[in-house]
Amino acid sequence: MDIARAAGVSRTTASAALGGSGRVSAATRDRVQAIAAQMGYVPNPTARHLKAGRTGAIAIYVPNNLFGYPFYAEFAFGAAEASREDAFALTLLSSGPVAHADGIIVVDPVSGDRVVHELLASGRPVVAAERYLDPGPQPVATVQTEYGDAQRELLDHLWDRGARSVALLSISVDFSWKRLIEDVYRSWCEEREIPPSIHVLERGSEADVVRRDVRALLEAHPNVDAVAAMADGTALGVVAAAHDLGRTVGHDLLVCSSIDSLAMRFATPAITAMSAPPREIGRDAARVLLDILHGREVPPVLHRPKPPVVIRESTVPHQPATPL
Amino acid sequence: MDIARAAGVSRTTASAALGGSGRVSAATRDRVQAIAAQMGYVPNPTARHLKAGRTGAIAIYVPNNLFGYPFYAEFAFGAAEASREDAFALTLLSSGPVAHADGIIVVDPVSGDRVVHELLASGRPVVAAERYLDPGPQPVATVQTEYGDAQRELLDHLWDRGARSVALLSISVDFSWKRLIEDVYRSWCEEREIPPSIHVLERGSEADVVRRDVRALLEAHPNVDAVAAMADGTALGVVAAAHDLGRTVGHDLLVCSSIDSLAMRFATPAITAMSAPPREIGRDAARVLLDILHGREVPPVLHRPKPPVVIRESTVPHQPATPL
DNA sequence: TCGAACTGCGGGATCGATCCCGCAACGGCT
DNA sequence: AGCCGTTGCGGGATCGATCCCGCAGTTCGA
Repeated sequence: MDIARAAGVSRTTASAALGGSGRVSAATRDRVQAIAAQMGYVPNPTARHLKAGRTGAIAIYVPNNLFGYPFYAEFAFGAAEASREDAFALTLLSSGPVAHADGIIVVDPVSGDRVVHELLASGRPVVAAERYLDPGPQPVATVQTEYGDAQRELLDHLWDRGARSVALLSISVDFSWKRLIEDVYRSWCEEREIPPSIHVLERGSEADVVRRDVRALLEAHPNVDAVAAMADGTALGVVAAAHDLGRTVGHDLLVCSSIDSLAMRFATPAITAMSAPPREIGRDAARVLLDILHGREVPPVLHRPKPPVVIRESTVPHQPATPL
Repeated sequence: MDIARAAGVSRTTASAALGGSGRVSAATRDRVQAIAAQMGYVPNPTARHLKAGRTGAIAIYVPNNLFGYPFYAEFAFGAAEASREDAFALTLLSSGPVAHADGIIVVDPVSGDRVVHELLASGRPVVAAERYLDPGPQPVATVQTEYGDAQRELLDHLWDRGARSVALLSISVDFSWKRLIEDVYRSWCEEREIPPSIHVLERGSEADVVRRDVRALLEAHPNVDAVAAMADGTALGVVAAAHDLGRTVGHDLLVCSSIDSLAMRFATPAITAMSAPPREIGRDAARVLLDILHGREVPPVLHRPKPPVVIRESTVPHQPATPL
């Protein structure tokens, strides 16, 4: 600021001229602005944040073992874009609760995660993407996507394609999305008066484990004519198991996935999947948090519409995914 | 700090007691530390950074369209861990060069990327993961992984398995890794006295496009007995194309990938791949940058060893069938 | 015995920006 | 002419931590 003062006015006047506050004559304001622009003046964010009592950053926390999934990377990138628009930085949190940030986004908070608990207990505003399930301090806002509706659409689609015995491949990690998908599956089965069949795969199961487990499942229950896989990649294990048993995915075994990804699109056959827009969700979560930090009123829950379902050959064979 | 001064000493003494600098009696130091701990005193990082003239953050920049690949997310997470150990924050950069950071990590800098150029021109130290190819301002240090050696191992493996006509599926984005893999392929072909056959897939090609392109390739060159895919997921497109043409991957068509991922492990058959450790590489890149920021001397290039190659069924099938 | 050196501690400046408040000049109104 | 309100601008404090430097008090050697 001393630099701009070299233009003949005091720091106060220069600050007012650049910041728009205070009473400055138009002539002085323009002159100061011109000189500042010419000298390439950039206000020091650190000093600004010190004065304002903020840090100028929001942090994002992703459960450690989940970060490898593309969903979370895209989510983080969307949040970074939204932050930048508000001159905030997005800090990637790695396990430690010592977040030097004004607020925190918690993605898919896993039940029992101590870091999430500590972040919530730290007093700073926390926005959750998907519901936080534990008791104790709660997020100030939650962004919820209607995955349930999409899962129901997937199941209905399987039914329409003739499936009458649908097994669900669930996961062992306990968080809101997992419960939601399972609940939808259970009530869907109840409505159709078919017995639910949920099989939990251990977290981080490798391909051959999934393949073997699914093969055992299909051998034990030969009447299963469709498998709904939850975790990313698992559907490929189902394809492998079907291959082992001489069944043909898309014909005598339908497969769908609750997560879309490059792998689902590139698989043979390509896998019908729920295709959530992680970037948009990340943007929304960040915007909600920034609104809170700016003192704007936000609803406790932001509902996002049902993500689209993409039909592919694993449920409707011999039909190109997209026109050539 | 006023809080600790409420313990009977001046801010100076308190600061010295907590920070270890200055001359303080052991008794005073212990007393101040006890009171600070009891009151839960946490120094304000913003004020500290203002005084020190730093920001306390390093930024990471990933080419926009590449962020969806798990490699980069894991890389960023590794960098975040290393940063935290040095009490630095890791800021995710989204396209804008306005990085409020003390230094920047640039991952796989793409030739011609304006953001990378601006970051380099901004005067702050930049560490590149893989070489920066453009003229002009250069990174102060580069972290290089010996992908070339691993690619050679992949090609040698194909040769050992009997492949004599290996096609390379390259990508259109121009960065160091792409050039390295192509160069290794070319010189490998030269040594073996076989004509190189490089096919470039457009960036972000969807599954069906890759499938169609590879099908056309295999139809035009029926003698191709192995395909080395570079981009993540592309190998699955090769599997699909082979399926279309009635060829059996692992038997009369070998397939490998220069990127390992969940999709490669879960594919049927599983794909032989180069398996780089992104988390470690990210850690190393961050550490090099932090060393530079701390004024420590670092070599201009940090060489990381050859990443491992994982052999899977796409080149060594479990059940021997018709040999090549 | 007196100066020098050293110890323990505090005053005030500093980093860079913001902002409250006060001062001078000027114009309008009675 | 005197008073008050408005305009334009600057002084100094402030955010929280660090650090140079100086001031007492003590010890020790000459």
